[in-house]
Amino acid sequence: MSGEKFGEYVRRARETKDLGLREMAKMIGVSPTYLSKVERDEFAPPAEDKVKAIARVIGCDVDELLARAGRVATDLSDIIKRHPVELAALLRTTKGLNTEDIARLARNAQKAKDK
Amino acid sequence: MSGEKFGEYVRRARETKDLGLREMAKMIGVSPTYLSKVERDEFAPPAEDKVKAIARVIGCDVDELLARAGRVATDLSDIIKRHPVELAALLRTTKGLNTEDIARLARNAQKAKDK
DNA sequence: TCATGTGTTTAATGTTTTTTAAACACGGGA
DNA sequence: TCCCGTGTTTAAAAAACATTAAACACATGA
Repeated sequence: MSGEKFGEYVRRARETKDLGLREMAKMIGVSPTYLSKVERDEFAPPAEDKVKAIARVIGCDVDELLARAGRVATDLSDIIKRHPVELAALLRTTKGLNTEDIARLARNAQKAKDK
Repeated sequence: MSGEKFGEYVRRARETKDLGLREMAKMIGVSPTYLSKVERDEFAPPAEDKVKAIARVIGCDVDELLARAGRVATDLSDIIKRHPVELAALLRTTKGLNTEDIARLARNAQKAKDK
């Protein structure tokens, strides 16, 4: 499932979109220098807001790109902080589950909510 | 549900345990100066490992104290990173739910796993 | 009184993370 | 050739986060 690094992934996506480095750098609000290094994984992935901006530009899922950047969206952290014990238990339980099982859980949660 | 700040909470817990500031500082591996400021919320809560050490000393739930410190345990972030899209959906769905509903979900997850 | 134990104040410093400006290198047209 | 657009290198530093040493103040029991 794509062991591709953050930088390579972004570069590929950008090139696919036929976007120039400088152009994209301006769109996401960083210097070309910085984006260059990030795309070659010479610098660590940027801060959350920049990663989000990149996701919007290249049109990929924000949470997925954040994950690739080694981060978790702040709104998710905030959700966890409201019920840390229960959500920690829930998350740790999902550790062994596969993607489909987790998707199913999400659906159940939605049902519980509709109740 | 305890709008108590991190610092006040820790101080209360420490005093309840009849632990001295210096003594506890040594146990968790920080200077007394630092602990003093943290307990009076003059400094932000410490890094994750220190928070964990504090939780062990005062005997409270680690995830709960981390939440109070405005953090989420690294192992949880790591779990999310493996299935960012699905877990983001799951977590956002729990946003409106109460503690009991979430506890129920955690139980369902355990079942799914046992399958 | 004065040593001792407790927490606090003052005044920074260390560390990690995130990010930049300026100059360079190279390939393809005009 | 020489310009122009592309990405890269060099050399830092701004910003955010985490933490400390030393000296102080106050209460208490010897």
